[in-house]
Amino acid sequence: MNQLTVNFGYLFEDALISEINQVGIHKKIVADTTIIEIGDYIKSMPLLLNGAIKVLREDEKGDELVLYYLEKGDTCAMTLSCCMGQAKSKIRAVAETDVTLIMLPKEKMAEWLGKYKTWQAFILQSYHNRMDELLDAVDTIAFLKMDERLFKYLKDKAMVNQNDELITTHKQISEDLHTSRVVISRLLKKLENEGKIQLFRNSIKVVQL
DNA sequence: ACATTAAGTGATT
DNA sequence: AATCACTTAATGT
Repeated sequence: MNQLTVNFGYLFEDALISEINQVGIHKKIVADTTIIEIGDYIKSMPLLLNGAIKVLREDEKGDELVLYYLEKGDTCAMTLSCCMGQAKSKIRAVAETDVTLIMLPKEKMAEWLGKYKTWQAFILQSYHNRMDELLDAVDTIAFLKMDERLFKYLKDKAMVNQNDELITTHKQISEDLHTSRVVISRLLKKLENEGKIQLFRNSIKVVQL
């Protein structure tokens, strides 16, 4: 039983599954690889079979900000709009963990919209989900204080990694959240005192999931 | 032993 | 919440 059927079989009809198998290219990507860079032209869309992808926004100065994570069964809404509009990517996608995915040529994704209603539903649903996540990210940035943002970030990261031991540094976190390392160190200390996490060198254990 | 990197802390804005 | 300046601790060569 292949992974496509496992992750998408309940969504797509058999004919669509077999078409995906014919034209899709399986790819394995190791953790920390940049999959899509800002400014890239997108010529195929990915279906995530396994692992997690971190989607980032970046400003002119090169400062980053994490928008959301994609998990198995997801697809990237940015590629959807790019494939349609021939536009460049406005986000960067980095493999958070080792990832397996299927790349589908963009011509097919448009063709299938008319051909398979399950595909249409999937695309629309994906858009809806991404929109929700984006609004959630906006809320988080606009309305939550740094300490709440941080804890949410840690929980999200633990979730997508399926591991409550996060291998990361205060510096990396500060870059993801677009703040300074000192602030993160202090807030992490506070979270530790509250019993929500445990701090180690180069790793953090999330206690309260 | 020395250099580098990660993390902790007080003070200031 | 950001920045500076400094310390301490862990790790690499």
